[in-house]
Amino acid sequence: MPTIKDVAVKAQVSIATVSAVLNGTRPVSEPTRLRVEEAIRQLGYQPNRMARGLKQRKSQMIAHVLPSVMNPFFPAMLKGIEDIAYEADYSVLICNTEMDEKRIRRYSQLLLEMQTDGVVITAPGSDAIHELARSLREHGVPIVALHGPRSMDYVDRVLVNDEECGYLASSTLAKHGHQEIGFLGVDGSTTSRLRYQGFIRGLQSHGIELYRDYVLLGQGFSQEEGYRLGQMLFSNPSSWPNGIVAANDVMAIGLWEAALNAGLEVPEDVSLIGIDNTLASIMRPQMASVEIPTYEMGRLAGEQLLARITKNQEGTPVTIRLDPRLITGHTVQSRG
Amino acid sequence: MPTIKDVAVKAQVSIATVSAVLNGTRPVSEPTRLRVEEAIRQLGYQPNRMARGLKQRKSQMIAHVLPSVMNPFFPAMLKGIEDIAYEADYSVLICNTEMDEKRIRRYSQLLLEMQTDGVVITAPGSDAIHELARSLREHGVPIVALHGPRSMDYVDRVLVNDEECGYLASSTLAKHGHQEIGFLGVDGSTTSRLRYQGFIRGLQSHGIELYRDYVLLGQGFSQEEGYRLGQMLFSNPSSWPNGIVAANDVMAIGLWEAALNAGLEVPEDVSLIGIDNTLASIMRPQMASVEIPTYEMGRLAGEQLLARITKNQEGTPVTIRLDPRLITGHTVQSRG
DNA sequence: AGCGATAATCAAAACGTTTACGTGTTAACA
DNA sequence: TGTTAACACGTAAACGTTTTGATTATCGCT
Repeated sequence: MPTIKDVAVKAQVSIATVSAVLNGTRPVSEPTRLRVEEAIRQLGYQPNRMARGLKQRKSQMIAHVLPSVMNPFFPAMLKGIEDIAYEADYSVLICNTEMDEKRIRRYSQLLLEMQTDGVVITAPGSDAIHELARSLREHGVPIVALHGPRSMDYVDRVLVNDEECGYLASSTLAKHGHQEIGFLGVDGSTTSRLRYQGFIRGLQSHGIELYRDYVLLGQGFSQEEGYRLGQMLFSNPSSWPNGIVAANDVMAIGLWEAALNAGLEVPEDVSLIGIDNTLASIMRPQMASVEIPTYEMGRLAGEQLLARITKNQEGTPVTIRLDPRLITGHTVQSRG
Repeated sequence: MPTIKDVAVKAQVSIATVSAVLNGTRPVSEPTRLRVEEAIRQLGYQPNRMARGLKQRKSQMIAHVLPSVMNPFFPAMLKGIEDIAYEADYSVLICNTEMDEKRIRRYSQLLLEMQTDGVVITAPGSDAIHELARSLREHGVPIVALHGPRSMDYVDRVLVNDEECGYLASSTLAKHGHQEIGFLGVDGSTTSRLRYQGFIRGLQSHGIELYRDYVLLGQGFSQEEGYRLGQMLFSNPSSWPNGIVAANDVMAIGLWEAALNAGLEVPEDVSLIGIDNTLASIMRPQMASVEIPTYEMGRLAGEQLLARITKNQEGTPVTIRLDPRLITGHTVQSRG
């Protein structure tokens, strides 16, 4: 690989001049600039980013810390970040935490060793995650919490209005005349709690009674949990809700299966609506859901991060909150 | 950030010694080693990877070049690669090509500038992709083609047996007594062609006639194309296949919708089977499909790449080919 | 005591950039 | 004609590592 020195020799100038034409950091006369550019072309020279990074204490890399790229909720966010990074000539490092404390700590180290210029954190709050954020901040690495822990209010955040998600879901069922409405959520999850609060507001604003027996919380946002909770919900053959909101699409699908296994037709016997639209609009028949603009959120997070990196290093943290959008599907049917 | 020099001062040794205990590149006496380790701990020292990389001409980074992480076929592969990389203390850079020539070329440059130690390419063959591979090879960067162009036989490859995918799909329909079997594929795609070949073999080995009118090729592996081709297939109300193989799950779902819109029941009127199982086993009712072990393929690609990087730089290219597996679902019903 | 061998450590030169500072040349002006 | 400002460019010192010879101390042996 040719170095800047080779270019300098070939163009009969000093390396400082080559650097100048490369970065435009100071004026270079037309003729020499052309000579240098020609030399660069002929040698196929490409600057070495490690050397540059060493000198400038920057890597031109940002990282995305997320639970797992295999979870269909995240790839669109990652893509949004990457698109922004690409335009600004940054690369994206990917860090799957798998919710594993050890793994988070290792990545925490790695990101510092790599001189990562900024980090987007998309992960539920945990000791390790907060420790990671603290450590990065201490070393001056900008952070954006993308759909991250609400408690991380000391950094920029990009969030969806989760409360509104729940509201849209339950009021949709309400508008279709459902009176007994259930909710499937996840215990200990802030996201689930917020969606539940919105769910309640939806009921109240339509004057609908809340049946506590129809609110079930499980251990995770998985299809299995959706199925398990669904079974519980339908175990009493004399009484079940005729409309159910699930805290996310994957749970809703598990729930759907439970309904089918209990001999119920969807939406004839029971209406279903999910949240997040990772899968709802792909399914056939299409499922009702509340779309979360994950790609757009990724872009915004990327933009905010780059702004911090290149512009106002300091400044009070901002919070960007996007609104969800209802997706009508074929799993909600009007009652009475 | 403390540097190796700070550690050296604190431990009262030279930086060379610190480096020695860090990397174990040569013996250090017990007492000094302990002093150095203590100094490292107290200062919270972390080596600077850019500096190390500059000196060693290595970055400890590998890249995954893929069409788009939003395509559900790829995240599992990426995850497999990342898992292997993580274990070996490598980081993964992500490069979405979007099938865009310009973007591929930019990434081609970037990967060299970054001193990427190795690259996994998961992308259909195109001029730009081959140019990228050539350029990387020229600079001694190991490459693994993961589900990549068949024509890239000059590098290590990890593939699924695509022909077998098609075979499994069509023989499943055959075994269920279908006689008029259709195929939805993609024009100009090697993957689609191989699956079609297997499809043909499946028909032949069951003594079933091929109806050319029931073989339709579209422009891409999308749901829209699946729907469009499906419409064409069902446009003649007097004659349509009673079993159809789609070249991937997403197309199969589009096809499914077309069938519903044409007033056909699945699987009562027409049986469907997809390929790749990105979505089939999530759907309700579950769709029949042929599973491709994408996560495992990603791991194998990662392993092979790291082996090239750290061990036998040279050596004749190897090809690893994995077998697909049938996923039974509720979209195939026996006939006659 | 003198010698060579061995082990432990150090000093300094790389790696390929950027950048602060210095130097020379030209043009403008009094 | 000298002084000064502007411009174009070069020199050399960083950045934080690894690595290649030295160098020193210790020991065994004659």
